[in-house]
Amino acid sequence: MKLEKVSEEILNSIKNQYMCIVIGECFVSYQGRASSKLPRGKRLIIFKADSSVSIHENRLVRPTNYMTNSKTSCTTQTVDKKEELKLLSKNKAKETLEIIFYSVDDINTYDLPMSNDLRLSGSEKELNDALMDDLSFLEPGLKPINQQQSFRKGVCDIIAEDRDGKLVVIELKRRQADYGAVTQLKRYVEQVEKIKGKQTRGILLAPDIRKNAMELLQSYGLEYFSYDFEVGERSKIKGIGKSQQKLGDY
Amino acid sequence: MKLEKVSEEILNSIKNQYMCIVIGECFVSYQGRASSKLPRGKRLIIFKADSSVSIHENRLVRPTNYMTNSKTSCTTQTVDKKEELKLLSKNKAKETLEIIFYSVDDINTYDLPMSNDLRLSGSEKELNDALMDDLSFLEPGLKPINQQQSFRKGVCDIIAEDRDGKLVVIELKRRQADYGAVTQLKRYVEQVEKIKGKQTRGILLAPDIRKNAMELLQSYGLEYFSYDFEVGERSKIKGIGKSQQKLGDY
DNA sequence: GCTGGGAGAGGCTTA
DNA sequence: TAAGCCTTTCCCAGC
Repeated sequence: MKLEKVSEEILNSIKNQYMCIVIGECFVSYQGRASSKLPRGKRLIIFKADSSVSIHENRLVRPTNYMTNSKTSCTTQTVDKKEELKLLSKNKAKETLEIIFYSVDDINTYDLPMSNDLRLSGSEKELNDALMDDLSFLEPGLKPINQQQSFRKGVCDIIAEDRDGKLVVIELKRRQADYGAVTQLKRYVEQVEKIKGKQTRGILLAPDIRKNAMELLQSYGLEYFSYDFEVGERSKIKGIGKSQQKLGDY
Repeated sequence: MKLEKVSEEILNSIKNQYMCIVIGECFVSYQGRASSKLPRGKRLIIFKADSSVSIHENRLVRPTNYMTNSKTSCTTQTVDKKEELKLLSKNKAKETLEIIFYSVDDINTYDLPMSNDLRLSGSEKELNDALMDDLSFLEPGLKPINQQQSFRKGVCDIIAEDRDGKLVVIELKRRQADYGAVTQLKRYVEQVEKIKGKQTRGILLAPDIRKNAMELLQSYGLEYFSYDFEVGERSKIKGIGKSQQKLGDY
C-alpha cells in the first residue's frame, strides 16, 4: 500500500473527525513523562475523533502506547531507497509520540459518532446515594445533615449526626479500603472538627479493609464497618457487618 | 454484511489467535464488578489473541467496555424478522459481556504476533542510581548506609546518615508527590525510628508536590526537595531545588 | 492462585 | 487551569 496515500487518508480522517484504523509494520518512540521505544513490528493503530492515538499489540486491553489531545503531522521520507511514513504527534505537555511506518497492510476510515453513551451503574456515587437514603441501618438514629452541602472535600462523603448529636463523617469505598482511604477519612474528620469546632467521629465503610489500614484506622480512633453490595440496574447495599473494633465495644 | 458470516469469522479468528476488528451497529451489556449498558450505536470492537474483547467509541484511549480472559460464544437469532448476532463473553470471575450486533459494516482479521515488545522506559533505576551515586548534592555530608537495599519500582527508599550522624530516610518519586507519598514517608520514618531507636529525618524528593501534601509534610516535620530529571536513553537528575520549608531554615 | 502496589495511570468534576 | 479522587482501573511481581 502506497505510504503517500496512507498519509493522506490519516490526515483527512483526523481533519474530519473520523475514526482511522491502520494495520502496519511500525516503530514507535515516545518521549514525555517517561520514554519508551517499541521495536519494529506489526501493530494496530487507532486515530480517534478526539485526536487521541493508540498503538495496540495483539494482546491486552490497554494500548502499549498512546497519546491524547495531540496534533499529528505526517512526512514521508526515503531511507536506504525505501519509503517510510513518519507520524509525529505532540501535545501541550511537550510530549511526543513518533510512529514510523515501513509498510501498511490495511487502512480504513469510518464515520463513527463521537458519542459518550455508556450507562454504568454500581459506582461509588450510586452506592453513596443508596446509603444516603437510609443511614439508620448503619447505626440507629444516624441522620445525614449535608444532603446538598459542600464543605466536604471529596465527592462521596457523608456528614451525619448520631443520636447523641455528635458529628459523624462517613467515607464510603466500593473496594477494599487501603491506607489511602484511612488517611483520607482522617483528613476529613480533622477538617470538620476544625470548621465545626466539635469532636467528630469517622466511619469507614468498605467491602473489606487491608490489615495495615485497619491498624492505622484503629490508631486514629476511627471506626470501620464492612458491607456487601449488589450491582445491577439499581445497585443496592445488602448488609452491614460490624467491625472487630466495634464488636469490642460491646 | 451477512451476520452468519461475521459470526464465523470472529470465532475463527479467536480460535487461531488472530486479531479481529469489527465495525458495526451494536448494543452492549456488562455485568460483573459493576454493571453497564451501552445503547445501540456504531462502534469498533477488537478481539485479541489473549481472548480480550474491547468496545471502542470514537473518543478516548480507553475502551468503553471490555473483558479479559474471556470465552466467547456466538449465536444468530431473528427478532422481529431481523437478524441479530449475539456474542456472549464470560470469564472466570463470572462476569459477562454481551454484544448484540444488528448490522456489521466491516470486519477484518489480521495475523499479528502476540508479542509483548518490551517498552524500554526511561529507567527509574537510573534515577535511583544517579541519586545514590552522589547524595551530597542533596545535602553536604549525606551518605547512604543501605547501598545494597532493594528498591521497589517507582519508589526509592534510601536510608542515609547526615553529617551529624542522624538517620535520614529519603523517598524518591517520579511524579508530583501527593498525600500518599507523604504518609508513606511518614510510615517509613516511624518504622526506622522504631527499629533503630533513634530520631530520624524524612526527605521527600519529587519533581513537584501538591499544596495540601506540602502542608501535611510540614505538619509532620518532614522535608521536601524538588528535582528535575531528563528522560531519554540515559535518565539523569538535572538539579535539586530547595523547598520553601528548607529555605526558611536559612 | 491471590495480593500488594505502581502507572506515561486515564478520565471526570469542581474550585 | 489545577487539585482531588474514582476506576469493571490494568498490569506485574511476589508469595
